Amino acid sequence: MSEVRQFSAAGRRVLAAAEELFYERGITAVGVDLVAERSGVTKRTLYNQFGSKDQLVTAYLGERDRRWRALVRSTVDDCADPLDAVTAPFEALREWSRTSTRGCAFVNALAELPDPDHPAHRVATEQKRWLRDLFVECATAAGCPDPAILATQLLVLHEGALATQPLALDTLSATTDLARALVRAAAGETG
Amino acid sequence: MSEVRQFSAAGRRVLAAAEELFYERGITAVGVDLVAERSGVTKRTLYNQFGSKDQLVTAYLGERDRRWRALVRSTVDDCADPLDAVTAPFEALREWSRTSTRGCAFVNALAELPDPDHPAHRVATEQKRWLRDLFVECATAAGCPDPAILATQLLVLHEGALATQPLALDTLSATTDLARALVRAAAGETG
DNA sequence: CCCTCGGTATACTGATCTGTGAAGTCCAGA
DNA sequence: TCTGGACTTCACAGATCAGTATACCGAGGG
Repeated sequence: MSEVRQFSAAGRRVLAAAEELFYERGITAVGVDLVAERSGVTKRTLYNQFGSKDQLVTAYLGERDRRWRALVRSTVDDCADPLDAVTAPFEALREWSRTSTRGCAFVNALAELPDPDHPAHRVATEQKRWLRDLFVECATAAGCPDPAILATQLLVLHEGALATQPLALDTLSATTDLARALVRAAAGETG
Repeated sequence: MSEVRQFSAAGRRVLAAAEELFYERGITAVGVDLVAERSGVTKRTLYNQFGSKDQLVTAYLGERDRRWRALVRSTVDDCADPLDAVTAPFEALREWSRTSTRGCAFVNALAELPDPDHPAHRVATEQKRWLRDLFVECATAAGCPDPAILATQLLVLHEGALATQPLALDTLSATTDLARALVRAAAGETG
């Protein structure tokens, strides 16, 4: 679903501009005219490629989700120690935060799009479930007992660090330390 | 600052309508015409009372912050055991979530108002600092060592539970359990 | 009695929003 | 050389946005 390849060169420029503008300024506050102008494309082309603003928003979130999952997956896969792999998403978050300093694009999107039938809700929920399932998978591989509860707690820590990011309270290090301690404690109970 | 008393009866009706509409539907998506109509007041009266939409938004956030702090403060004060007091804000969150199911109004507001000079940023940052300071205060009273780090971790847990709330992943119980375990472990190290 | 004050009612300005219509340009491939 | 498709250009519709202007109304107080 929603491969990048389905878009033309102009369509990809539109998507790139939409990613930056929607994330930095908010979805409702950014009009299609601005996205078209910023990507050097006419509004007609934008509508020919995406059909509507809602579909462009959905494509923006889908593309961002794809990039983020690729980063997390590769960070996890690079870990030799299965214990490190469990908290690898927090390392990925540190890297991700170098360019994204306005919190979670999906949480932000849900704040602006209250209609629960909007496709953005499905994308957002699926992303968080994916991360929780990844935590379960890694915790199981590391031999942690009760991986489901641990995974939920790690997810909350991850989302908390992400949500407090725009407030400049410097929470990521303390959060990562806590996540590591939790995993070590859980694995230590049995191993 | 921003006392409720400074508003007339019509002004308070406007503020009540604004609270509900801005939180449920988003700030940018809700126009002043709708707020005026919903509160049974003319747009002229709304502008006489609040001056501009930005100031109405600021009043909305300030009022919501006031109500939330009162709930948290009273929940903390009701605790006989100082150890329970540290995690009392999580009990308050459970109560708060009975009526607020769309996440943190301040995080949501920041998502829509990217201008860092907007007063909403000050209100949001002050609120989170206030909670962190409350955690520090309670953790110190409970005899926890290193209350600053513990407070940051509890803040992240709190914000994570709040941020994942609209995703219906049922995270609050596991988060509260973890917070209690953290506090007990910290206090147990010295006590 | 009259005057002020908070509110109502209604109409308006000028800007901006999403989305469409119609005609013209450019270029690759048959 | 012709054709088809992607793109541009420009104009426009219809709605909605924040905010203002003008006139009116009723109650309370001097």
